[in-house]
Amino acid sequence: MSPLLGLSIDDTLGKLLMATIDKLKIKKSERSNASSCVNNITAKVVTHLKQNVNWCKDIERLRTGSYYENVKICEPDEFDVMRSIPVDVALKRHPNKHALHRFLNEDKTIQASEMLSEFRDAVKEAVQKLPCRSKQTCIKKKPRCPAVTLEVKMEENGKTISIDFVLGLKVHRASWPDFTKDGFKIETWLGKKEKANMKHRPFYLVSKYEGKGHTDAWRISFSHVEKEILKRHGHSKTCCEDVGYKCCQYLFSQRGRLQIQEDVQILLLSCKDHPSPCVCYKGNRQQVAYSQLAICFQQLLEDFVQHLRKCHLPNFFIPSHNLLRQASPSSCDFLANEIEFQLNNNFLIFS
DNA sequence: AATCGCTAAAGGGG
DNA sequence: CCCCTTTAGCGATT
Repeated sequence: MSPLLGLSIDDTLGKLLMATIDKLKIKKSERSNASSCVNNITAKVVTHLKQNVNWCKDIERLRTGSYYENVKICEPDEFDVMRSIPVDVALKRHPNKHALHRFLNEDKTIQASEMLSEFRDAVKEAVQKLPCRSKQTCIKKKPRCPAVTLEVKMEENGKTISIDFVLGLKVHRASWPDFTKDGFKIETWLGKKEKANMKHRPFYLVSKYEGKGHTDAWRISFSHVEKEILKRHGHSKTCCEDVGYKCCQYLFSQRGRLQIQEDVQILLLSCKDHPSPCVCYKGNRQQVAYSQLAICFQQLLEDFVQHLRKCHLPNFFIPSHNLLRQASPSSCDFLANEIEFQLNNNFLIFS
């Protein structure tokens, strides 16, 4: 596009969005500090678990969450680390020989609560064994949250970061459970081949508290697949995910009144329904990219507003599961109004 | 099970 | 726009 044509309103908006992204970037030094601290602690915790808990011998570290998806903004202060135990057919065939056999209920399901409390105790022990830093480290118990959360004050800059250890079971089977069959529609923008590839990945079961603590329950997790989609998305040069996601995240942190855990899903749903207008801003900062960036971002937010008005946002992998089921209509409307206000006022929030 | 080496991706400086 | 540094992630090796 020729510069003689001048700036349209979309170009201006695109530039504003780019500037906002730059502001939200994590500083390299902060990232370095935080990751060395987190990696140090997680490595020690995982060796302790391997050596001291018999059913944790094969435990694996799985980095999940926004930081490891490269969509964390502002500060590198939250890290999610899943500790996963591979579960294989051996458990079904020879339940008595498997290390997990004592957690089995009579109906062959696995007791979450018992495992979770052993897990929590073991992490506690590991943290107590940590050297000098231990004074700066404490375990937080958040109500109704199955993760073991560490809060660590860093020596370098005095900032506090939190590390969530989540207990998960890694299940490798021929296919994913039936209730996922209408979800995960990535064909429209990533293709069938990619979809088939990803369907071969295992899935994870993450412990959760149900009711007053003692009902055993597992929630299915596809965070590793989400991560892969976001990564591929960038490769395919059709992405708008960084700007869309970050800006949504930004709106949440500034104005959000909802507790939505899987906010990446908003992005995934929008990609599914509107794959075409997405244009990668990376490596192409020409004017044409700015206007398309703005269009793409507006589309994403309009999609989100529609979902909020209906109080209905299906889980990307499990369409029958509504992520907004616990949000009140008034809070959904509140957020929808806020977003519409920003849409109609050239994103005052970013200026 | 731990270590090494390689590559990709991102931040940042020039 | 290119080049350098750092981290993450994977696989091979021991």
